[in-house]
Amino acid sequence: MDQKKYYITTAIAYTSGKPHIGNSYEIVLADCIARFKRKQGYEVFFQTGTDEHGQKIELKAEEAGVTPKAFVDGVAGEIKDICSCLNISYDKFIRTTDEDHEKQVQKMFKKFYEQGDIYKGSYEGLYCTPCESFWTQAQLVDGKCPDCGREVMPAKEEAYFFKMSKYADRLIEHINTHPEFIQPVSRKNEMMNNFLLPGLQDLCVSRTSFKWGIPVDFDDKHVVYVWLDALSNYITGIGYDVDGNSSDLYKKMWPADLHLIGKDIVRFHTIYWPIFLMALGEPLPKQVFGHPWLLAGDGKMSKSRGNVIYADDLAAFFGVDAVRYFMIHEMPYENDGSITWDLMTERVNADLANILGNLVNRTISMSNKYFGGVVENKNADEEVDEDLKKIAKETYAKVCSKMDELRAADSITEIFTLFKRCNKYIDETEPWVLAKDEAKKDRLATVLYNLTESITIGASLLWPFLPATAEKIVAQLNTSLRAYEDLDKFGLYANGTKVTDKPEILFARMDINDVYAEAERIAKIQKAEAGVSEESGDENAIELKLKDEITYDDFAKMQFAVGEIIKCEEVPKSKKLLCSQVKIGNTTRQIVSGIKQYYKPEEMVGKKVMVLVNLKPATLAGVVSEGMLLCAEDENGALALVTPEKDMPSGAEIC
RNA sequence: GGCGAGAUGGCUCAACUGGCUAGAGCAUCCGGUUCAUACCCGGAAGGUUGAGGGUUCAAGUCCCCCUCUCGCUACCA
Repeated sequence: MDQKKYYITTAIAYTSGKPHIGNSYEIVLADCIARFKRKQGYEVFFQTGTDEHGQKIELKAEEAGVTPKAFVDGVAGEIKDICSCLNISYDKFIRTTDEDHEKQVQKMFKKFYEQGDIYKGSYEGLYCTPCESFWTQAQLVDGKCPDCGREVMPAKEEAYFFKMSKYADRLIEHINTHPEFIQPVSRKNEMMNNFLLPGLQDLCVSRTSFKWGIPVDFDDKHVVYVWLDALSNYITGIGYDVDGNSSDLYKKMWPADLHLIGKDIVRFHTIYWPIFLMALGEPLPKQVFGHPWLLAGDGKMSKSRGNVIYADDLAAFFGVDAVRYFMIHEMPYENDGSITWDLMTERVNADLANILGNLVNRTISMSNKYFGGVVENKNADEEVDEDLKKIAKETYAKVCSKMDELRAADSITEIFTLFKRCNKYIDETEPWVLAKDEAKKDRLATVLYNLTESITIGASLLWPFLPATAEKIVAQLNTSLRAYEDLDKFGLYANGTKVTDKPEILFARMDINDVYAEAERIAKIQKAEAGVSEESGDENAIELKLKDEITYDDFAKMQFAVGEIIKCEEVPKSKKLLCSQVKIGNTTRQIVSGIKQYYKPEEMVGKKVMVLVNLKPATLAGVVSEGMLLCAEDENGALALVTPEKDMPSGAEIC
């Protein structure tokens, strides 16, 4: 009988920079699934890789002063390092700069063109040369560029388009008849409501504005749109050939069983990718899962804030399996998860050190203490054993059902339920009491056997998630990981086995102060790096203290306009204030400003300034002020009025 | 603006098609225990389930409305 196959992919990582922990999460989840499926007896193919083309990379390389290829070689190397650091068991690491990939993408593009799915057209619109942007009639403001207000000209840029609409109905039909295709389902609704049902636009699938991409071989002004390039990796990586000479691997593995991707790119994977496949005449992947994000606790990560968390930094400090555990455990199914140094520490201490590590340690210690390390079932059973055995035997089925739904966090929780049950069992049986009574020696041996067996089962289940830890546990118990088809059996641990006499600590408890010190250390390094690249040599650079983030609505409450100062005088009895009459369109306002030290009244007259016009009027030194003149202020308090860069009429709104 | 999701004890979340005193983990407090990594086990406290109205024998769960948060999208800074 043919072995069941399972083809799983992650999104390929964009090589514009080293991925932070939020980007690394996906591959750990994929790795757990892949390992679990292998244990279940599937022939698994697990592919990941890097997406290496595009304008952004071209620019980054230019900044770095290297060729795009050299640049992506560097980042791809970093990504591979992170994979090996995290113990990722991928079968193939594809790069979109691989020669065979590029060749197939070119062939696909040509095939699409020849069969009429791609046509040559043009971006047509109104072009603003200084802004390098196309606008539609509706976007124009007073017939001019909405960005700069200058004249726009009708213009055309040649491009290739893919006829999405041709396949839209088939795709809608597929999605409706395959409810499992897009997961979680909330994503399915978004795709249907926003794109498919309103009618799919044709997709522009070539670019002429940059060079770092796969050239269209029959029209080398163009490079292939990065998404068509990137998505194809799922088939080119396993040997797809447009001309029908696909590899055996491809024939066996395609369609993919699961594309694991971030929720931000669901659209590309559930609309464009299936349509490309339809155009190729290939079957669609069985499932696309758009997972949520793992975010740094309080918001965005940035190097200048020193709060970027990288998987390899964490692994170096907490250990690889602790990081894997955290990522899997903390990752919810539909909502974003968060990671902080505190949460990480809590998980390591509470779950890994206390519940699991301590359990293994105390069990082995007792075997050594009471029986010289020899574990033997004397069959002195008691009723209290039944519940432990029942849970040990049932856990596999529970984990399977959670994993079938891709609920890795729940799976790992089920495994820990077994470990917790073991701890309770120790309390119920009180081995240290049994040890005092020679007549209860057999019972004591049986209790320790039951514990050792349960831990072996638990460790075997844990392997896909924490492979190194699972292997350490069974090594200490001097046994091997259990085959998954035997996980519903209890009592396979070989009688008379001698466990290690020196149990190694699996996870050391972390001191929160040490953790903070490490976080501080990393933050310093990051800030230094960010500082060097942005403000090299400028020690006097002002450090901008960021206020709380506001929404656009907050901003929109403020109204600014250009005002012309038509009259200005000193405010009597004040040291700092000038009182200006400011013409704003067809009105004139009186505005008091604390700028006397920097501007003379006569200098002020005639200036066009930026005014906050809807500020609540206030009385300063007995004079009413109906707005605020905006100024830049340096660290010494020196002020400079903000004026429009070009001459603008008074009353022009600033937005 | 359009579509959608959500608001549950200090924190993170659960509760299938409405049905028994709204559950679990972490944190807190109390008790037990000592084999073990000051660990483990047990117990307690803590929620008028965002506000208001309605349907029902019965509503966290359904309907209406309000407030707020989030996602996708459009548009705009």
